[in-house]
Amino acid sequence: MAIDHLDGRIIVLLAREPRIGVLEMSRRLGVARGTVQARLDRLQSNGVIRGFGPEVDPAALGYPVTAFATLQIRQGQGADVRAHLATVPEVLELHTTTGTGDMMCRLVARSNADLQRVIDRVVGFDGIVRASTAIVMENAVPLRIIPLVEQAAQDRESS
Amino acid sequence: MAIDHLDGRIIVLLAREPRIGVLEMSRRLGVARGTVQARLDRLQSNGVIRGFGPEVDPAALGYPVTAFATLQIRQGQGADVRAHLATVPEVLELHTTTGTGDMMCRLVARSNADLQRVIDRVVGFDGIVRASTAIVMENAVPLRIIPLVEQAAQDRESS
DNA sequence: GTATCCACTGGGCAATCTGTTCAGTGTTTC
DNA sequence: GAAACACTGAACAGATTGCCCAGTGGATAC
Repeated sequence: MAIDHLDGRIIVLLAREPRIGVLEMSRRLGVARGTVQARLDRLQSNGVIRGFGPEVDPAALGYPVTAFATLQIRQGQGADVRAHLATVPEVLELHTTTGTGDMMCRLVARSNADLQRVIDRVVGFDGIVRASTAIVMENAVPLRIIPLVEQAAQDRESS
Repeated sequence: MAIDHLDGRIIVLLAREPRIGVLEMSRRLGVARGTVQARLDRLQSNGVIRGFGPEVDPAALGYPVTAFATLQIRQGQGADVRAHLATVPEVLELHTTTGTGDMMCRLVARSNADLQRVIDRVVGFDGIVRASTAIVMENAVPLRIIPLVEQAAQDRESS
């Protein structure tokens, strides 16, 4: 579960240049190919690395508008709402949360006008009492993992 | 920018089985290898596919707690706050938004107690007036892109 | 002290895949 | 018609993968 320095370097290297193979990695890292292979296998079976799926940019697909919606759910309707939202393609992720809202989801839309359609579809469901939406203007820090991996590798070092 | 049905099938196939190569894809899709290769090159230069970085699970790294924080920023301090948050490894992404808050970020922490430390570090900066945090209990719909890709491919078909 | 386990090294092997090029074909556009 | 474009099917050398092996060094257990 904890990762060491070499694991960290493997993940960071892979994040920076995803297309390089095991052989090239072993050259860059100065270790044997079998070692990199074994580490990678372990990281994947550990679940640290979930996969290598393509990162698709919704904007390039024609969905340049992103928004976060906080939803309030009618008591006991949680499961139904989850199932409903799972059927909406523009809902990219959904979390149940503590705090003022009960759920929080990430939406994309083709335009600000289209966002209205998406929100209508999202909230057009009986179990949802209220939705409050924040439109994303700028993605100041895109989803990243490298700093956290380096942190985790550091922590492991000093222990 | 718009993708057709074949593009959609390539992306979906790649998302489901990331490790398969161009050759195997061409076999599965029933098209020539050169075609798949050309489509993939185009999708990448279009920016539709950003890359193939490893998907790292913060929970498996020892950060099982996720939270969303809505931040209110002192006027004119936006750039400084962005720079500050970029230095915090536990900040996985950051958006500037419309609505009640000025920014919204995704945080992870080692525990609920550790989340306090992270939040203190996040808000321990002059430009941040107030932070309101929602802890994620369940990730009902993990970040996904396949339904949107299929939608986008559909839209292209019917046009 | 000695045996055992474990991770890593460095090497080798056949099978496979990649990057690239080529000519040929069908479709669309002007 | 001519040109442009995307796709097919094939070929090639070069590189990579998955797999195996023996040897080494450190840590742990007895």
